[in-house]
Amino acid sequence: MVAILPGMREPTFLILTALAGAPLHGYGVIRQVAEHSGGRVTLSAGTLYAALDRLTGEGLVEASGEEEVDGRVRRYYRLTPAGGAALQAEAESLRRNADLATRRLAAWSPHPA
Amino acid sequence: MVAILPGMREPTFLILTALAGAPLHGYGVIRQVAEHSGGRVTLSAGTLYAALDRLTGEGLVEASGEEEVDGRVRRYYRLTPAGGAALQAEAESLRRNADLATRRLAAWSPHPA
DNA sequence: GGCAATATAGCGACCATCGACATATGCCAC
DNA sequence: GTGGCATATGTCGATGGTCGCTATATTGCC
Repeated sequence: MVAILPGMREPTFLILTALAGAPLHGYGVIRQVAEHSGGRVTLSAGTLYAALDRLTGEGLVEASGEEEVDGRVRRYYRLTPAGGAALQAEAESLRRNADLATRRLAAWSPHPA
Repeated sequence: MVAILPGMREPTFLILTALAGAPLHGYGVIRQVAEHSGGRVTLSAGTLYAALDRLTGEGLVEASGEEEVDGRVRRYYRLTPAGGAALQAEAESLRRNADLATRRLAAWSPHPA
């Protein structure tokens, strides 16, 4: 299997992370991401719905039924097995990169001259 | 100080990481990044030199002298204090994101099809 | 009556990255 | 002795994910 998303961007990563745990509808994802990041990342609607379409097309996310609440339609999405695998692979890649940077920074002196 | 680069992309992150430790010239950065990532990431020249210009303009990287080796000019770059701080902040962000995803994936069952 | 929150979606613009190209030197094989 | 590869720097056009703005509709609060 090819790594479909090398260099996944942060918003995409956080969307997949939000869907790992329980299916959510679009607006729920936005709130979840904001909560997870402590308000640091606020997904715009454009980013979110475009990403959900793209990820659905890539098979990392799939529709999980609709629901009508107070006259508003909710479209639910959930991670596919491929989506879970992609998220895990990306998480490991991030951790490796973070550890590498931290290790090198530890031995780094700001302007040695 | 403001976090200049929220949502830094992977190539940019790896360039800064390569420069944390010792000043390098462009081509040296390309080799270092390839080595660090085990060949997973091979920076194209376009990405590298554009990024160095951009990062220099943002004050995260600075020129560190030139050298002529075998008739070929080497332009060295090094991390600025601001660059080190930005890299560290980004590394911590990556680790938080990776940990969050891993935690949620642990409690996730790939839907029983 | 207006404004915020909920909920979905399209559209134009931005910009980091990529791939291809350009240029030049040193070295090794054929 | 020429063709190819590694070294070394850079430009340029295309791609594509994200952002900001806009549109639409309902509920609830002041």
